[in-house]
Formats: sequence, structure tokens, C-alpha cells
Amino acid sequence: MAPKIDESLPDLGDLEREVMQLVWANGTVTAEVVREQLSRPLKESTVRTVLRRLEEKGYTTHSVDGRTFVYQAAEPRGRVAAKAVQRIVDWFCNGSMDEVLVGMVDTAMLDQKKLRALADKVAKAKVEARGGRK
Amino acid sequence: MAPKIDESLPDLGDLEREVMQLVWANGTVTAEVVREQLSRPLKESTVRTVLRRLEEKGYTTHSVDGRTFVYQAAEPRGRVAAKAVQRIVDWFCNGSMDEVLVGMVDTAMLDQKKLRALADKVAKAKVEARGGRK
DNA sequence: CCCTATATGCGACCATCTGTAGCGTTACAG
DNA sequence: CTGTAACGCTACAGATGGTCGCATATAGGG
Repeated sequence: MAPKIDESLPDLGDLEREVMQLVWANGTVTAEVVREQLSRPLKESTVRTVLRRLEEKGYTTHSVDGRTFVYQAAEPRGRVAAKAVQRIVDWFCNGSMDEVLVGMVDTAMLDQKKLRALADKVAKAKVEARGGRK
Repeated sequence: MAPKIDESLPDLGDLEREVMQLVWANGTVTAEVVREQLSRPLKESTVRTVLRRLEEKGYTTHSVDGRTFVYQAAEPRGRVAAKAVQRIVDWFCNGSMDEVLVGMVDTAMLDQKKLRALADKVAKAKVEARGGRK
């Protein structure tokens, strides 16, 4: 059966999330790179602490280039987001996505047309993903 | 235009979440009722503290019956869940739901068929809601 | 081969959040 | 008037997360 996707990763704080965004955006990053791209000026040690915690939490992995740590996301953004959503659905609606979807329409987050378009898009993406590997 | 839905409510802890479930399930509850239905035995004061915080956070409202507080959800479950999802989407994918949907399919949370079925269901729910007023 | 610049490892601090509860106060039944 | 039930308020400890400082190790330049 399915390759047992590792369950719900721990939550992230604001800074941690911002750093993850940079990791995803850059593909691979070093503490220095992250520091430069952060919205506010933080000490190197701070950045490295965050990067380390992110790895402890399972969001990133690192390899060493010379004596520099190069981090990269352990999982693609969409997948992490999907897990987060899954958790929400479990917490609030006992795993029933329907109620959430309806809620989204209710709060004008989605409309029927959009939903259907997504269904098509997803179907297509699915085919591609499957074609690539598997 | 749309009645300006109040933005993302604060996060909830485990106990707070469990209590909210009871509120939603019961419609209206008192500290006593919640206490009785909780999975573990907690002091009344504990329950009342949680209920109070829940109200501070905007999840519930209360009215007074005699000298007893009667709480009820400020918003339906589906709507709260939807907002939570919205936040996730914003955090991770700059508001693009697509990426998340794809991620869900990727993690086997959803499949094309299911998605399409939901689209129909939502469409129907939408019609009903619309039929009521408007 | 030694020295310095750099990047790391790790521990520390503090503010906030959450679970959990005690205590003083108040209002209504008898 | 008094006891009881419900309330408000404060407290407190444990877990997180943001933010650093400092000791250490190691690659090169001289």
C-alpha cells in the first residue's frame, strides 16, 4: 500500500514559516542566504537556530558543502500544506472534507465554477505526476 | 456586498478544541454540561476558564439564563474550518488553493472522483443556501 | 605549520500560550 | 439570614518560539 506518508509535522511559528518560504523559494539555502532575504535583520545565530529547529521538526534536511550547511525542504510546499489542511479537517470535522468545502463556499473562498476547474486541473496534475514516476 | 467575515480566529489548544466540539455538538452548553461530556475529569473552574478564553478568542458568545452562562458557537464549524484552511493556504501558497489541492491528491487525501463529487455536493448546498434568502 | 576568519554546536533567556486550579464574591432558594 | 451554586480573577507551571552569545572547530593564507 501507499508508502506511509509521515504524519502531520509540528506547527511552525511565524519566523519559522517565513524561513520555510525562503527554503522553498530558493530550492537550497544557507544560513547566510536566508539571513539576507529575511524581512527583518536578525543575527546569524538566530537564523541558524531556526534552520536547525526546522530540521528537527522534519521540514528540512541538510547536506554539507565544504564547511557550510546547505538546507533544502524535506517535502514540497503543496504536500506540507495539504497535510496541514488534513489536520484541520480532522480536528474540526472528523475528517469529513465536505463540511469544510461547504464552509469555504459559504465564506466566499470558493465558488462552484472554481471548484470544478480545480477538479480538472488536479486530474491533469495527477496524470502528469503518475507519468513521471511510478 | 458580502458581510465582511471576521478574519482568522486565533489558534486553539487541544482542550479548547475539544470543548469547541462539544459546543458545536450540543448547540448550547453550560460549564456543567461541558464538564460532564469531557473525555477526562476536570474541575469546573478549569472548564469555565476554557469557555471564557474561547469567548475572548471569538469562538463563542454567551447569554445568561438565571445566573448560569449559556455558551454557543459564534460561527458554524464548517465556516471556522474553512477559515483555518484559508489561513493555511495563505501561509504556504500565497493564497493559491490549487497547489494545496494537488498536494492533497499527491498525499492520497483526495482523488479526482472524490473531488468531482464534492463539486456537485457543494453546488447543491450553494443552491439551497441561496434558496433560503437572497 | 600557525593564525585568523568563519561556520557550527549548544545552551540560555524571556515572552506568550495553554492546561489546570484555588479562592473570594455574589445572587437566589429556604 | 445563610448555604450553595456559578461567576470573575489570579496564579502557576510546562511547552513553544524568537533571539542571542559564546566556546569550538576547521579551511586556507602566509
